[in-house]
Amino acid sequence: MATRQHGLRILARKFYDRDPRQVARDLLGKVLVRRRGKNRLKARIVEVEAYLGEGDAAAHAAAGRTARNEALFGPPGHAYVYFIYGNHWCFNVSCLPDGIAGGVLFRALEPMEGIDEMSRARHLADVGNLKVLTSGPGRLAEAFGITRQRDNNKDLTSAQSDLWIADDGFHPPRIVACRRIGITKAADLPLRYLIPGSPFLSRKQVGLM
DNA sequence: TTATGGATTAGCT
DNA sequence: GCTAATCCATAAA
Repeated sequence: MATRQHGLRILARKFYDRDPRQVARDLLGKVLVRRRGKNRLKARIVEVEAYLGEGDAAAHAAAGRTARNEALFGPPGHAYVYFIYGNHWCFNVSCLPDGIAGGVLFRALEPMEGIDEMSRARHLADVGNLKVLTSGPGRLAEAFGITRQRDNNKDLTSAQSDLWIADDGFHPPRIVACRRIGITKAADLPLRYLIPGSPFLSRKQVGLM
């Protein structure tokens, strides 16, 4: 029996217990939900990237298990949050069984609910500017108040959690796979997945497949 | 112990 | 289009 919250079906652990490439694809169109007291933030996933295990030179898991990337090696459906370029948090969900590394990076969302609160979290003067709210990994983490201290290794499959991912019945009309952004190693693999035409993508699609 | 570079963003030219 | 900002994990010494 799937867990439901306000008509949203929370994705169960088995959803994440698969190859990150498959999970990434299937995450497109799903909804990221953050509960903050009586308020709620909701946004649809429009762009993600798959990061594989120790064979993927671009993955944080490439060098093996460390304190930093522990969440990637743990059980599926948990948050992996890391700090980058001295400024930004990036949010991932772990895939594959306990002991095997893999994850999906959230790169862009389409805001649905809690716009005012997201704008405040992003320190934006113009509340109407939805495009810069959650289009980019650092931006969406800031909008959702995601930090390592607060969310790393958090279970995203529980209704008790304040952060989870749900299916609201939406299915993307199309999905495109292309090259990942901002990496130098293993840069040619088509592991970036997006909903083509979405105004909320972090960048235009480069190359394609 | 020191050096290097990164799964980025905002602001300026 | 270009680059500074700014921290931390990892590599090198």
